This record gives sequence, structure tokens and C-alpha cells, in this order.
Amino acid sequence: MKIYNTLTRRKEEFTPLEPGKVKIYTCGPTVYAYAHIGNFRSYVFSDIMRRTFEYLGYQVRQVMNITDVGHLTTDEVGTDKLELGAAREGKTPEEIARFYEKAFFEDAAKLNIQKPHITCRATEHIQDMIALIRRIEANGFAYHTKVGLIFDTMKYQDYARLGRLKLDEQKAGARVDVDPDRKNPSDFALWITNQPKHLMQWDSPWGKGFPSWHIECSAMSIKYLGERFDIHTGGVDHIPVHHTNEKAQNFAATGKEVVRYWVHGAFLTLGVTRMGKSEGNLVTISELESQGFEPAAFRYLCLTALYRSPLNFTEKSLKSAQNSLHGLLDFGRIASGWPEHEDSSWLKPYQEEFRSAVADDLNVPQALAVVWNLVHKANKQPDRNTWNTILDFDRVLGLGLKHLLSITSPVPEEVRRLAQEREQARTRKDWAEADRLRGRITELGYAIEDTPKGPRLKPQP
RNA sequence: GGCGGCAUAGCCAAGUAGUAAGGCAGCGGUCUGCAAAAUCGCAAUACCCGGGUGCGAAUCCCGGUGCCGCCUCCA
Repeated sequence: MKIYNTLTRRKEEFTPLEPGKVKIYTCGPTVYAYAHIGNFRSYVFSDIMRRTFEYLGYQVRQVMNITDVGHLTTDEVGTDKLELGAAREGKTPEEIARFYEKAFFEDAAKLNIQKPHITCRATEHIQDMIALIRRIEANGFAYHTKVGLIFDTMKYQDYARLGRLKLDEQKAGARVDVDPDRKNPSDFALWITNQPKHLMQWDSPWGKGFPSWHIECSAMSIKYLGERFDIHTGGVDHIPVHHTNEKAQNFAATGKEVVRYWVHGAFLTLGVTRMGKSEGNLVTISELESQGFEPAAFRYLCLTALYRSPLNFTEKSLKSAQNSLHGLLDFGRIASGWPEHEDSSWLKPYQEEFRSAVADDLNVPQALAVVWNLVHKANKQPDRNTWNTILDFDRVLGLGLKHLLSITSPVPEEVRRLAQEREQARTRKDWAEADRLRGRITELGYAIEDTPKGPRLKPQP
């Protein structure tokens, strides 16, 4: 297995800390609004990674955080996103967080994103964060300002490495005011005590307040995966600040590098700009559904690009993905009825190609190409095991092909009757009547295919 | 201003030195009563532009152009 490590900017051979086991921490959502398909592209990526390791025989332990402590917004310093959401909807921050957390996992399930083995809420780990901050402070990496307890980034020699930052040349405060009390512009808060209006406050050795964002990931990843673990995933936007700070905290607390491979997913772009909560150009899973797209079609779209490449989302590209998915299901419908070949060894090369594609830094587009090459080959050489093989591949792809095939709703009585009548007309060679009946069937949303075994009806998308 | 990334057919997108995967859409042949499905074939004349290094470059180097992201919470 090869994986691209942001730390070295190179594809590296993956070696687990413990043989046969992989520990993955996935940066989870902030639950104050519906997650959008850009977010979900990222979680499809981490899901594919997990599935690939499982496919290759590793035992995976995946942890994901739920950020239910809000963070400062741009326009109104001191207001917390969760509290904004709460005010907007007349609810408590906790109600808001639970509501959107539930929505997140429901949408994730629609996309066949496997639930991490452990999901952990920030608000339920405040004591772990405080304990970790104490270690950071005891090791001399922190100091106080009016804001609260601040991390001294200059104490960590490797601070700039992950993000390849050139701190002296960055425009500090280009977009936000600098706290004049900080020693370095890159220093960041660990615990904030100067926001008394915040609803969410906890007692701490540094006063009543709340944790800054980065510490939750350090605290919870270490708690559930240990002071050394294999992989940390997230979006590329987290490289320069969030993960850079997290890495610094990890080192400050433990004296060692906790994460071995930092892996980041690229954005889903919408035409030319990214999709973001701040950009106001969000598309949610339910919106796609109401436009007649299946969640699995969106997942398929995600599979057509490498996780490290930006993926352009347009209605056309989604439609194309949905058509491809339907084509694959059509194949499955037919292939699952084929007899088994006495010798299926011809499938071997395809299986090996698939495996090496996904093992090569999750090259899923390549793996999909293998699937289609196999489909074409199989159409000339029918063997039921082809479909079984593709279902096996689906352990990685996660399209839920088996399920999608099974849920095809039964053909309505009327459509079946019309199809029968059409068959009778065809026997009489009354083509005009046959075509008229086919027209009716089309109007009812079904397509008809004449096969040697009789007509086949399928829902028209 | 700094840092990072991207630029391959109508669309989405692999390939990253050895002569352009795959999907969608399109066109033509076979099949079909006609269709559909399947199948065969067509479709980039070399992959943003200009230099350079190679026997050889989409693939490496240099210089441009365009676009995007991060530097503020964001996947």
C-alpha cells in the first residue's frame, strides 16, 4: 500500500505501527448546519481509505470527532457558530449540535460512508483537553495573554514543516486583527477566557472559558488511538493552520510526533470556486435527491477522480455519474442471471489489477477502469462470477450495488399487462399496436427491452 | 505579499519519460419488425503557451499565461 504523505509531499510505502492494524483519525464535521456535498466528498475519501485497508486485510480502527463547541465567526467576534445557530432557530447549542450531528450521519449513511468505530464529541472531552493542555503548559509551550492561554509556536522547531510555511513572509493579520500580546503571529489559543458571553463555558486551571478548536483533535485522537498512530485525514484546507497547530500541540504534550502519515483530500469545486458554508453556494444531499439524483450517483462521481485532485461538480458531471451507475446496475441485473463458468480463472488478472490500483494511493479512477474493462470482457464471455467479482470490488467502492439491485421496486401491474398485450400484438405482427403500447409503457416511466427470453422492463430514470 | 495546487477530447477524469485508461454525451455498422441492450468501429495528430535537457516529454528543467485554495471557522 502506498499513500501520499503531506509531511514529505511524497507517495510513501505504508507501514503500520502494529503489523496488520491501521489506526486512522478523521477530522469530522462541525455540527451547526447541514453538511454539504463538498464536505461529503472528503468523507467519501476517508471511507474509501478505510475500506481499502480492510480490503487489503488490515484491521482498521477509525476515530472521528464531532465538533460541537463552536468557534468564532468572522463578523462577530465573540459569537460562536453553534450559538448563532441556536439563536437563529431558538434552540440551545446542544440541541442544534445533536440535530445536525444526526443529519450528518443520516446523509453519510446514504452515501454508504461507514460509521467510524468511535465518534467522539468535543463537549464530552473537555477534561481530556484540559489534561492535555496542562501537559503542554508544564512542558513550557504556553503563556498567558488577555485572551487566555496561548501556544508558543516558536518553541516547536518543526512548526512550519507540515504546511511548508514561511512565517516571516506571511502577511500576519492579512485578514484578521493580530492579538498584540502574542509573541508570534502564528501563536494560537489553547484555552479562551475572555468571552464571558459564551454560553458554553467550563472551569479550568486558567479560568472559566472554553477550548480552542485545535486542541480537541489532539486530545481525542491521543485518547482513542494512543500517542503514536498511523494516519490522520482531513481536507487540504486544514494543512496550514488546523493540522499544523494540532501537530505542534501533539509534540508539546508528548514530546514525540504522534501522527505518522498526514493525508489530505482535495476540494470539490463548483465551476470555478470552492463550495463552502461561507460562500453560500451549498448543495446538500437532500437537495440532490429532490432533483432526482441518487446519493450513490454522487458517490460514483467522487470515485471518478483521485482524492488528491480537485473535482469539478456540475449537474452534467453528476448526471454522467448517475448514468454510469445505472449502466453498471444494468449489467448486474443481466450478469447475476448468467450461469457460472466452470473456470473463472480468467478473472484473476482483473482482480489483481483492481487491487494494485487501490493500493496505489487509492487510485479509484483506475480501479473503476478495471471494472469497466471487466464488464466489456464479460459481455463477450458471460460468467456469473464476473458480477460476484464486481460485488467484491464494491467492498472498496462502496456503491452498495447489491442493495441497489435488490431495491428495484416491482413493476406495476398495469405496465406488466401492457407489456403482455404488446407481446400479443407482436406475435400478430401488428407493429402499429405494439409501438402504441410501448408508448404507453414509456409514459408510465418504463423502458422495454426485447430479449430472446421475452421482454424486460426497467424503470426509466 | 507569502505558501500550496491545478491546466489532458463536448463534459468528468486517469496516466507523470517510451509514444494518450475509463465513464458520460455524440456519430456510423451489426443485431432488432422498429427500438432497447449488447457488439464492432469513429472521435484528442501529441495533453495551456514559449524555451530547454533527453534517442525519446503530456510526463523532467526554466520562463510565461489562466484558474483555484490557504494565510479567519471551513472538507
